[in-house]
Amino acid sequence: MSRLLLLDGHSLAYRAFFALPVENFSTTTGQSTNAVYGFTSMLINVLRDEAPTHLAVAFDVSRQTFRTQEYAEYKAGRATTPGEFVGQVDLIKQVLDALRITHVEVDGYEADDIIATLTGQARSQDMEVLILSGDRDAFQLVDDRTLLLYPVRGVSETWRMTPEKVEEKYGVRPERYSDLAAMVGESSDNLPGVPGVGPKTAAKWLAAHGDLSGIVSAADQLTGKAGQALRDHLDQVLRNRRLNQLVGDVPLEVGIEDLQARGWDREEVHRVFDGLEFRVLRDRLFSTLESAETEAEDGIEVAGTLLQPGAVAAWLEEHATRGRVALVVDAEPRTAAGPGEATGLALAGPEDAAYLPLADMEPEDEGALVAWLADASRPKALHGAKEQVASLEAVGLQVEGIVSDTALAAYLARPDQRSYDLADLALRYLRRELRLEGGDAADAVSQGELDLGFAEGEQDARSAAARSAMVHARAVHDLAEALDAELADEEEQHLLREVELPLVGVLRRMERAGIAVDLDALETLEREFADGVAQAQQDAWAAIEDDTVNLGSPKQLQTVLFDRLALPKTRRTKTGYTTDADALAGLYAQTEHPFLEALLRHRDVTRLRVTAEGLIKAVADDGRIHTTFQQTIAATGRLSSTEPNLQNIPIRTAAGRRIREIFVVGSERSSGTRYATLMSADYSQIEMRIMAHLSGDDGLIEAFRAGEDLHRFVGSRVFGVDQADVTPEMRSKVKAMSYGLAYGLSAFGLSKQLGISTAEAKELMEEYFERFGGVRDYLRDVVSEARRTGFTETILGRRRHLHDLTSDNRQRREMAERMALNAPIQGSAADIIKVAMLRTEAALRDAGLESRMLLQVHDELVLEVAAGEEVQVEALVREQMGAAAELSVPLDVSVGLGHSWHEAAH
DNA sequence: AAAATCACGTA
DNA sequence: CGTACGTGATTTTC
Repeated sequence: MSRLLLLDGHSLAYRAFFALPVENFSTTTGQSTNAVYGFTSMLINVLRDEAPTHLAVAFDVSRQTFRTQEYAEYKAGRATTPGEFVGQVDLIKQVLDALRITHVEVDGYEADDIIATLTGQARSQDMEVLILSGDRDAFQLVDDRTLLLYPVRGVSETWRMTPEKVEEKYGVRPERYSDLAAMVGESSDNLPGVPGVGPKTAAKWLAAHGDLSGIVSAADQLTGKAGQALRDHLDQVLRNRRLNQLVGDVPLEVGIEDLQARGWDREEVHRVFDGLEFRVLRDRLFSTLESAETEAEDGIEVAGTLLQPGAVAAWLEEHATRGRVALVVDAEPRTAAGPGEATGLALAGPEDAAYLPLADMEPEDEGALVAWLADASRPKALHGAKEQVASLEAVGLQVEGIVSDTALAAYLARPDQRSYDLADLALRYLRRELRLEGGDAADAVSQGELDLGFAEGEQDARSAAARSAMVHARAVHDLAEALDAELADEEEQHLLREVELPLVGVLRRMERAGIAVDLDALETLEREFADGVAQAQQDAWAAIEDDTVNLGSPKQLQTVLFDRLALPKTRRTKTGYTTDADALAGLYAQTEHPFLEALLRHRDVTRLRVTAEGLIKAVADDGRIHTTFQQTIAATGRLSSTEPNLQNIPIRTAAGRRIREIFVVGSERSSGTRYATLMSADYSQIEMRIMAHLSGDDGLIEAFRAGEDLHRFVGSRVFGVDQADVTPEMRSKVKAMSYGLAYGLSAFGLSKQLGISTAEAKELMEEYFERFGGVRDYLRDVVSEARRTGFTETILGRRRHLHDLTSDNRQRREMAERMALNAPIQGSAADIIKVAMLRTEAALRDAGLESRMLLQVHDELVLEVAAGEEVQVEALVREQMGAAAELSVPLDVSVGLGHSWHEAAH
């Protein structure tokens, strides 16, 4: 399907000019480039997002047009074009020439007239049209297959103006927008409106009288002051209307066929960008244009029906009882309070699709839907099931029988991806184009003889949403099959079906439960930290007799530390010298300068304040914090936690642990359950145990089986002394070494961390590997095996592909080697705790207990324990976590109870 | 104005 | 020159 993109060059350049600070964008020769930069940035983004097949940029030639001939004041009164803007339009045209993008300008016409003309031509050839313009006159061009991208706020955010969106914003359909604007006026064109008549009144009149000529005919009947004002300004309104009508037949020297996207001129782009001194933007341009590699073969076709009240049961019976059915939930936007409520449901089986608005269902519809959704024997496929099921739950609908989640499957197939957007997956695995809005979805649906059966007036907005959801459901259905094939490996299928998919429900319930906080204590703590920040800032400023330095600015700190105080230089970063805590502590050790002490204190307490502040903002109305667990982010298989991140709550320092004190057992009774305490259960040294297991190192296995102090044991072997004679210093050295192993630690890194010489660190490592040869062999083999197969594997067969292991670039190759070392260890730990979570929840349920899991922090589970269940739950959690995997060493679990998370820690 | 960078908390 | 994350403030973009 052809898709034409039209840009209004002048309006976008002008917008960019005012959006970006001109003083920050100029070449060494003094040429301002902010408009060029902003325009080019918008162009890159729209090329990336919309992938047009044809494109052109229209420009105004001069201010002299037929409009100024009719009305000399047209667009008058504008501030004179700023001097810095002059010349930038020509530079933009140079960029376009280098990119081989056609630009069009016609004397006597405005850019919008050219756009209107090209839009008309494209529409007559049945192309889709996308217009990027900041001029509201373009609203009149919007229709089912002509979408306007209207910039709002800056240069990156645009509204996708569909006919529905225009109506929502202005109360009239796009074809009537110019009538409305003629009455309301357009200040940017210096077209005055009728006094006292705003969009509301104008829209009301248009609704009553059809269009402007209807209003004019009925002008005598319009009541009130507004009516009189219109009668008084009738000529002006009609003139406005003549002027804001875009010309659809501008004589052009180019035709649509000339606008086909062509390859750009690499050399010329370099030349032009060199002249503009655009470095970062050039990189962005090349990576954007070059990454558009996958070509869609087609759109997605779907045959679907809107299920009328009373038709649900029959449809489900006929289409949703055989094979897997894909489900896409439409929902209100999610809020801090929780997931958005489901408003509709698209379903797609192998053949047919349907859309079901949840609003006006008849009782028998609802009964059939409830039964079908809750029927575990009706297999369902979703994309990102957790959120969608939560939206269904929010309106009381339970879902069982989820056999596929295309986001999770895609994650297991390629866990390194940044996102698992449905459109991206459809393109990658189906070679199908999927678009959220605009014509593609509508087009695809129309090919499927879609009968939506909405009443005329409400047709568009609702049908567009329904069509879009059905296209998505069709994509999910087809993707589920494609990804089944992609995950042919039996272990990975097992991982998906038996671990990741069941975990979705566990995570959803943990998120929904949330963890209670003592908000008063948290707010008190935040104030205390804020006072500490102020004090530290004062002390720091006093130490250098300068109260203008922003202590949060690494750049300013560099000036203070290395120029003014002339302290020794630290490690280099991309832009200067590091001021990180390690480096500052090093400088303090050397100089004992009081500024450094205050600065470090400022850093610490600022961090605590920000953490406390973030938590306060995250407390929901129920007095609890509901994080979101992300299941498809970490390439190793770990979960992550966002909004807020509850996996990085401080614990190492005393002040930090005070934040843990505000996470408490809930005081509210929910459905008769009284929760009595929090419980924290964590695996001891799980990564070292996994290393012992995977490496089969006899010494390490023996240490764990004997249940001895691991680091003491290792220390005695490495240093050749009795365990009783292992000094704290020896112990901490081997401890750092042990932990570092799983990350691919080098002698250099170890020496830095322990503050010893590289030679000494190297010696320590050699001694370590001498005593624990199995570990050395394992670490060597895991990398070479990954190099051979192209991927690493965890104990449950979770794979991570690492192509850089064979890279010519040493830095990339060594990075990949460290990843290869770490991924099986970190990933196996993730496997184990995921299994433990499944087992723990199942065991709690089977035992009829009310206690529940709240958080997972990689090797730790936090539970809320019901009164009287403490002993039973502790035993149960120990049992289930301990039995989550069969390793050659025991899985040791330590458990603590307490009112707060801090007290429960141990 | 938006993207990149730095810094830092956790396992 | 140690893996995996998420967040917030500042700086850079040119």
